[in-house]
Amino acid sequence: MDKTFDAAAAEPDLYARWEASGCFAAGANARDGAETYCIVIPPPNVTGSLHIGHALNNTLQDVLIRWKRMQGFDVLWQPGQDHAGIATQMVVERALAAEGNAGRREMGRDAFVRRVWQQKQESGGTIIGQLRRLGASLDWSRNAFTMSGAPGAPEGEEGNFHDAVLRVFVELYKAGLIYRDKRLVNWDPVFETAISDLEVEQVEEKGKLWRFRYPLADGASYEHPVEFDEDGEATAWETRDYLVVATTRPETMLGDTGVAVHPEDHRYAGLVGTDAILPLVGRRLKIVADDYADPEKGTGAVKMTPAHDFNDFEVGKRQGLRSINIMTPRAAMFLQENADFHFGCEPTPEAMALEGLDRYEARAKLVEVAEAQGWLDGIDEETHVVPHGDRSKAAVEPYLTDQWFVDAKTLAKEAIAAVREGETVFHPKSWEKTYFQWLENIEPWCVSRQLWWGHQVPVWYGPDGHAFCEMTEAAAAAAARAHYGEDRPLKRDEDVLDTWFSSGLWPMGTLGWPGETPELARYYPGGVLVTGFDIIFFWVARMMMFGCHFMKDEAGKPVVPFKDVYVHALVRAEDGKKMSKSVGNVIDPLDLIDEYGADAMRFTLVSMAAMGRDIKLATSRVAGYRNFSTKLWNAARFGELNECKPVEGFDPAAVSQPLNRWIVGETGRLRAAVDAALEAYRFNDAASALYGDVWGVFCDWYVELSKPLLSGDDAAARDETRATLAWALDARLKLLHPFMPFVTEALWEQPAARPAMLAVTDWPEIGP
RNA sequence: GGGCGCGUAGCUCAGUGGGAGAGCACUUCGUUGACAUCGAAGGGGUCGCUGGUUCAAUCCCAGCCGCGCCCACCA
Repeated sequence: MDKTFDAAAAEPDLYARWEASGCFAAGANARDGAETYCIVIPPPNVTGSLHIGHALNNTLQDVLIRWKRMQGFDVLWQPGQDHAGIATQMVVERALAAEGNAGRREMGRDAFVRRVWQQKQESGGTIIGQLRRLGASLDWSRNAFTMSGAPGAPEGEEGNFHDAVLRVFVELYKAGLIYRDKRLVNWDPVFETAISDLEVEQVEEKGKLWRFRYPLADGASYEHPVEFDEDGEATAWETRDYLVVATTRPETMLGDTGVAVHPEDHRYAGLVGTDAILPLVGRRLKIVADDYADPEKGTGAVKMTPAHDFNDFEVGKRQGLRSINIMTPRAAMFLQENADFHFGCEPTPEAMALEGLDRYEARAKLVEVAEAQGWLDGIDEETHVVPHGDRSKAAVEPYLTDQWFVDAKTLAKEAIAAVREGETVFHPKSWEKTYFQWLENIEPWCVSRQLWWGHQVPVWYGPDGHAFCEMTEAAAAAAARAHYGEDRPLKRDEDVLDTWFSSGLWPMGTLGWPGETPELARYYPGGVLVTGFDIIFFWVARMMMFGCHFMKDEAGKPVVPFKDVYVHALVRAEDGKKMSKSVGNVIDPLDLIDEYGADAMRFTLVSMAAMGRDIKLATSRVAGYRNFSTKLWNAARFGELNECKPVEGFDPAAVSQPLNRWIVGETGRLRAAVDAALEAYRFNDAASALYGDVWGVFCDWYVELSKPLLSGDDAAARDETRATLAWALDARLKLLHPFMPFVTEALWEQPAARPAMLAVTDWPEIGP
């Protein structure tokens, strides 16, 4: 044996042999009548590459899967990738631009989608190769994709996922749980699509609060308090023929249709029911009393732009204010051809000059005009939080459009109950609170996206706009014929669905649903879902909602998609910052693997996977655990040099030397400690038990104290010690294998030819 | 505003109602017999602060200080 393990050279070869031997196939090493144990991988984006978070997530899953596999369970670790609608579309659009090719609009929808499929087929294998490098023992023969079977999918991309998505959409539509509605949504003006609330990030920004004077209509005026005594009572007033409103977004003023004041705000009480006039536009703005207006904020009078503000939209509905959209999908001013904008008023040339300007240019221009014309009352500096699209990083625009919504409130009920009743348990349990809090306050889920890469909404419209939601165009045509009494031309809805709509079906869809497959019957529900907390809402909650709604037992009771949810920490840079390319503090797991070996990196991540919120990764630890694997290697080398070979029929209970009896007991204790830790998802406890035993017990004491016996004159003691050492080492290779699969597998082959690879041998049964 | 987490050695982090720990870094010594990717020995911490419960608190409780995250708020 060499003095060290050459991880870089050995690991890929070991992985190839595992795969070739069928070690990772569903049910490999399962005992007769074994219970099933299934984990579905959180599907990485198909164009993505392995980052350190994936490395942690998949290492933990692999530890559990290899452990259960060795224990003789019927194990399935289901692999696959997510089509990642908006992210992938973005990647391809950037690639097109970088290559100097025509953009997606010039290409047209069909050609663009073909191009994305091509990208998927070219780069989709990248992450699979990287997961192999990590040692992840997924059953690759079952690799799934969230867009499989979609129309236009090239050869080799067949599958059931598109059917699953259509089935869910159509059934929910017919049950009234999916509906179309015109309401304000978060609009991403870069991708020109609606996004869900979850895809919006609040970003604190320095900004300004502008105060504008809106003249009162019909020559009206009122007395505004300007001086106050110690009790806050007004002592002086001034006569004003205007109302001051404050705004952080001047550009929206062209869409104003009212001004709200609080019903008990005596300053403005006399104005309620009268009108103000919108500068530049001349539109009459109803002054309404509404609880939403906060007398303490701004000037207490708040301009109402129902088409461009979520709160204003609600007030507008209550108070009967019109909603006037003044922006294009790219958030430029839309005025000239906008009949709503012109309705009942005559905008000035200054207003019309804003036509086509970007929202921020329009803002600057408006403030300029306000100042020049004397209706700018003042400016305050302020920081406020501004919602941004999580992909485009652009400020999202509340935008009034027709979109498809899922009645999440109804679906949430069973998903909440399942966790309340313990059908699914979170580890650590504290995450259940987060889960409940979100689901109990859930808003309708906007699932339509104005993108091209994704599952197209299965709805066709008749000439009068009547919607027919069916699995196929033919079925929609038949439904239309029944509705109209004759054939009518139908037009399909252009929208695609939110990526999370399909990934929410992952546990069912990967097992063949809506088909009634043997795998679905066998492996659903899964044993545990291993995930980071950042996608509890995006993904876990959606899988719970869909799983509970569509999977029922004979009694009609919801069957949850997984029994346990293990929520692990997020990996951060050593300084605690989020790893990001722009900051340049990204640690590439593949670099760590190249330098220290996959085993060392895996062991590091596992040893730090305590149930906290985040892990600050120190690379020095990786080196430390690489040394640990070398230590193990050399203990085996010691065994080889001393002719310690496994003895057929060796009975650990029968050894007589005190030293050997002692290590047998320690081995049992170690096995129990590892099992107990993994049962409780205390990965770091398992890792430290193994580390402490192998280094501090087996090497420091047992190996040292075995030397006199191995070189002594007592042949019986020598032989027993040789056999015991070989046995004790084998037990440690097995116990370490889920954590450090490569070096343990390599050592497993060393002393003797073995009938089976370590990955599919049995877990030690020795007790303490 | 609502919720959650963290604060232990120089750094990155475990941990427990009774003895304060690991890796890395540091100091000294040790290289023909498993291992220098090593071994032996060692220095270094009032376990954020204050109060309470307890025979006993780093751990449990309350408050405070500091840091961070999630959700809600574009007047």
